[in-house]
Amino acid sequence: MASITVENYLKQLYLEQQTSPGELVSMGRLATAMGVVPGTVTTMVKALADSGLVVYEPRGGVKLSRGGEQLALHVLRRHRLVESFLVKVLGLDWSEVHSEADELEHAISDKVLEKMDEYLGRPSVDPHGDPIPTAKGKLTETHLDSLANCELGRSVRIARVLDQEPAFLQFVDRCGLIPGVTVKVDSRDAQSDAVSVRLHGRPTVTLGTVAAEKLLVENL
Amino acid sequence: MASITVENYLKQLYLEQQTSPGELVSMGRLATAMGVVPGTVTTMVKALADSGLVVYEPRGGVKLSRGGEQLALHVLRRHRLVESFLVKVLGLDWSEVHSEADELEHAISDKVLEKMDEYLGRPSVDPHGDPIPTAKGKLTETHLDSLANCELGRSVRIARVLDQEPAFLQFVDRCGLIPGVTVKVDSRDAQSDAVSVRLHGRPTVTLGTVAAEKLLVENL
DNA sequence: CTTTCTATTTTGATGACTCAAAATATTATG
DNA sequence: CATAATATTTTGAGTCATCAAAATAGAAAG
Repeated sequence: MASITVENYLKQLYLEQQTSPGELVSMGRLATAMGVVPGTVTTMVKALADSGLVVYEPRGGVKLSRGGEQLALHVLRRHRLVESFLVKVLGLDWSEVHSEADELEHAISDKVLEKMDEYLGRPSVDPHGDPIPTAKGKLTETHLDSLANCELGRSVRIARVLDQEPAFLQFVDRCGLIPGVTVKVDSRDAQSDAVSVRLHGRPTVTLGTVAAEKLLVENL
Repeated sequence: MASITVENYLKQLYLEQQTSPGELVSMGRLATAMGVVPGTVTTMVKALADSGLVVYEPRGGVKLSRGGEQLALHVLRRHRLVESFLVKVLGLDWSEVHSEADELEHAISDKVLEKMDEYLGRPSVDPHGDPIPTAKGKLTETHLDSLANCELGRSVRIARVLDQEPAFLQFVDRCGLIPGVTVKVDSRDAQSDAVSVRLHGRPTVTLGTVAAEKLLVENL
């Protein structure tokens, strides 16, 4: 059985791989993401490579093996189903469930997970719009535009929020840019780095590009 | 923050103290309960004593300090509320929730626990009839007779099952001696070590004394 | 009382995971 | 290309929880 630490490394490595597909993940990046010093990551990654969970290129970087990816997806499934459960069933605020799920994802058995999945009606995305891997470890990441690059003036629906920081999610909540809501990008200005977003029955919101990039949308 | 291991030692020590109130718990007993060798317990108990969580008498035994007891009760509250939640909300079998709760009890935050408690309607006992400590760490253990010593012929209600082994719980389930059910002890025989229990609309069950002692009852 | 038995404690070691800081490789820069 | 800057790896050490096995204390039995 993979330890909690191993599960966390694999999950994080999976997430890092997502943000730059194809490339190996550098030790430094993984160290920052895991909140440990680089030397620790080198040691750990070598151990993971010995267990066949990752492929390690010294001085090059690391990526998940097929087995490691399956394990990572299983952890991610637990994480995202737990988040959904906490929001939908227990009524926790979506801005606080991420850290809760970080703990629970290592303690939930397959049996309990299956019951939760059933109870929730087998959702395909979690409260942030992140897709939930299937029990068999299949995850379909669909490409989505963001508020920073979608077509101007077109009606789009907020589909996913890429930043799980409570402060950011609370901000998103306050201005109503939550998943499911339909909006239109009024204008963008490269110089002022600003994106102006119009919502139904709510004040128009102006975001910086960095924030706009974190809000993914679907065309309607 | 107490580690998972520390939480487990404190919880187990609490349970051992319950079964022989007043006495110190021996190292050997705690070792057996924890599934480790005695030397490990000595080391661990000394560390717990240094943190002020237990009072340790070398060669005498160990007991919880007030602080250790509060922590133990908090763990026990999590354990028992989780068990209740798994049975009542997720529909798991009561015979399998004990081991699930052993994992989850270390991963549940106060916030989630409070939501679960609310969702369940603030139960006072778990599915096995074990009392649930309050959020403030108060636990009222009421004295109950068992099927091995309650009054003959009197109607009593099964209130608590002291053995959490899946096999025993499944047996209890099969013959219908689950908490809430009203029964009568027909007869006892010291020589054959047998207790005969009559149920409404079910075959009469004959138990050995050891099993009968595990089934606590309330007078009606 | 001595001896014997049993429980407990001590000692030395191990496996995971981590850090600090020195050593080394790689990349970029003048 | 030599040097400076940066990333990575190595080394040595520490913590936590554990075990095996030797040493010791206490209780029971003769």
